[in-house]
Amino acid sequence: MKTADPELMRAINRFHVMDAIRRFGPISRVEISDRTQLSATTVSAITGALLDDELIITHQLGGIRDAARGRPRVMLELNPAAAYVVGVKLALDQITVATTNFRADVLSSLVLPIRLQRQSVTVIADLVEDGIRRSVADAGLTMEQISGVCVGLPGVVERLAGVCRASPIFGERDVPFAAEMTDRLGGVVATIDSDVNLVTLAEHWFGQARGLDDFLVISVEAGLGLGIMHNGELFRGANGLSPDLGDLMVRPPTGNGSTRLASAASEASIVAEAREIVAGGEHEHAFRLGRGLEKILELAEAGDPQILALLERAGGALGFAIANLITLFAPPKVIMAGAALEAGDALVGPIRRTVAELLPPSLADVSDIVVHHWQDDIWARGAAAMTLRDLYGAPWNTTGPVVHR
Amino acid sequence: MKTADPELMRAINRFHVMDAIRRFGPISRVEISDRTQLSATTVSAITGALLDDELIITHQLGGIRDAARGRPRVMLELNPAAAYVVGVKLALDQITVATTNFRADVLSSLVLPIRLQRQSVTVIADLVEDGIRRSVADAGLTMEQISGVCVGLPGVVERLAGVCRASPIFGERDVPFAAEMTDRLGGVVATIDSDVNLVTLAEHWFGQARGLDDFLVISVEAGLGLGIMHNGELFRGANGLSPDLGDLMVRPPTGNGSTRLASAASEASIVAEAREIVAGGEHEHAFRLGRGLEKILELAEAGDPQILALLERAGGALGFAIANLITLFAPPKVIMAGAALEAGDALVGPIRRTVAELLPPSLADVSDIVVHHWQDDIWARGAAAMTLRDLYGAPWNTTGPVVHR
DNA sequence: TCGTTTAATAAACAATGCGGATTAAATCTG
DNA sequence: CAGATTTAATCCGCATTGTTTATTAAACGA
Repeated sequence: MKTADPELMRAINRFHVMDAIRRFGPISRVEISDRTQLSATTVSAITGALLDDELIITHQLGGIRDAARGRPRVMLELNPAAAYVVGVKLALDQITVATTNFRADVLSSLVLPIRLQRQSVTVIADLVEDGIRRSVADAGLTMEQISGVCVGLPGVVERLAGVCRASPIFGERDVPFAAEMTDRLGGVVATIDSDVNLVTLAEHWFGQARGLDDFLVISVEAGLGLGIMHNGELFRGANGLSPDLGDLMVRPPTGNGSTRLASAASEASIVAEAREIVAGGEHEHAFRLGRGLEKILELAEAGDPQILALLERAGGALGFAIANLITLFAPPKVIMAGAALEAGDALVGPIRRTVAELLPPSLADVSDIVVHHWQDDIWARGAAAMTLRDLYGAPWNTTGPVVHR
Repeated sequence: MKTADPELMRAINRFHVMDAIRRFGPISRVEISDRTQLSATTVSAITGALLDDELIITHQLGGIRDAARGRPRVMLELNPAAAYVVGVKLALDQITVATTNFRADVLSSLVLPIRLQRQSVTVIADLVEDGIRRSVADAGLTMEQISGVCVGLPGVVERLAGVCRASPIFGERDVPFAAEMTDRLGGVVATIDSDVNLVTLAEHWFGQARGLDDFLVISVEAGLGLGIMHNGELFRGANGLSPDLGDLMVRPPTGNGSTRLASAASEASIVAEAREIVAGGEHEHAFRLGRGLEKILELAEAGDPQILALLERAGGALGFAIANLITLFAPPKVIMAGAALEAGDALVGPIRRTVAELLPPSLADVSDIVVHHWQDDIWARGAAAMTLRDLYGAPWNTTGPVVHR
């Protein structure tokens, strides 16, 4: 916590005003005053400055007026053109890039379906750079207009340092990918973060967790990700390290050895196991074509007992981990997502059952577990939100300016 | 986060000054200015107010003077008599009560060796009330001089609500114990918290984690407790719920069923298992007398293979949980304590080995695991610290005033 | 057209932190 | 031993901030 001076005071209140406008805009000054508990005068002063800086604009159409009397309220909203940011998501099999405006509206997006697994950092950076430049151009912008870039990727990421400690994407460890990208983009600051953190922020800003200050996000993709919103702030481990759900253990080392959750319930592990099940059979072809997951969902739908048992096992492992997370964090909501969860109840059922079974009675009803089918662009919006938050400037946190050394 | 006004500004800075005096006192105004980055003028103004309020006192002996020139520094320190608080710790087999001054020095303490397990809430409250009144009298004080009481107990505690959601102490759930005690003490506000949270705060203020902003505390007692310090703040789940380490699962529900950590590695479970091992043998007597743990340590020392295997299993389960916690929180330090850990390497060895084995490579070296042998009064000092923190008033957090409804 | 009502701003005020000048209290020096 | 020197602490004036109270702005209704 920093010491307080008038400047910090203003920064805090400006953030609150910005946050109210982002969340509820178009919104009038009086309503901001109501919501933030700031005096009308202060709101006037702050919005005046924000208007001068062109971070917000007036929205002259008063819209619906409750009381038809009196001077009409002037509605304020974020100026979409105040800044533009680029969000990038790296996955094992594709790169997604999107350019958004100051409201996190997606202006242009593109998907590069490229297997990154065996590529060097340089090659990946090349691809990302090209994608960014292309997306920016598609949006009708130049790089000079871009205020920031945020790259989300699976694994353990130390955001403040801009270093990816470990990721299925990179062969190496401790990759200073943020600095790498910043160098390439010529003046545009790039940051990196865990992909789940991006989507967690997106859920908080736009998604199922709007206004919810405590929740968990669990993504089941090629890898497994965990995002934690706690007290309205993204929770990170010490040093800003993002946890990796796949690194959790779901079995003690006694008996038949320990199992990392990633090798029990990730999309990759499920597909690999299913492939063994169907080996030599009529369905093997689909797996060769990389359409294994779809085939699994199809077989589950058809009631294939081996596949159902497989999903049961995976769901059990996931449920085990989720129960422990609920025990630790007691979140009112747990949001799950990932293509594998589309298998109806075949995977989600065992998860819910296991959680219900393993949760201590005192926590039985605290958490609402929901499945959210994400649009592809939610990652990009999350990346945008992450960058925009820096521009808004939440001053009290260590979210502060990112410094590459 | 509250909105900022000059009053909050002052509250924040006053807290920083108080914190510096608490941590480094006796300390001069210039040094406070150095450490807090506040201007000398501001420090002077704030310390002036604190002196007026008699929260701090001057310590005229300048002590060692580095530079023998110039006007000597006036040292400041907390006024021990500024406030008195009582800390209480409830365990299954005893009640510990201690009265401390504003510096968390223990003035008087007493231990009531009573089995609480089968007692009603009313009986327990009676005992606690008597203990408090007695300890206060022993310290030469009256109840009117007591600024606050904090009761620590194992289990899931919702501090802000003052409700114990679940605890081995109480048969019932959702016990509003804070309100119960506040009513009895006639005007003195009582709060409750997880016992591990108290000791975690104590470690932060006085113990092995002074100045460390991220660490975990794991207590192996009758039950298992987990305390989390994150970013210098005690971490609580949503709604201020303390997690309970014993509720973590350490085995998936496949095969031979799931296991709660409490039933694999708590002192109670270890003793119970050992008792079965020695059943009918020469050592059974010790267990009857409630000296089972001592006998276990003795047998482990002597190399009893069955006991060693038992401790190996328990250590494995604990190590499993700790590895997962490190994966989630990446704390630089993990502090463990509890009588069972005194068994030299018989228990700690397996823990360390399991953690090393299960931790992902990227987190292999982040955490330093230490064993701390707590004095009995550290709980009480933690309870005092918890209450004193409210008196100091960290203004930005939800640590705010506790309200019973 | 003028009064009413509500929104937004202006003016006056109080609290705060800060920088520079000033005072306080010790030692050093000749 | 008296004045110079050095360091600590405080005083004074200033800039910034938020709030309260009063004033202006902009609509509608009669």
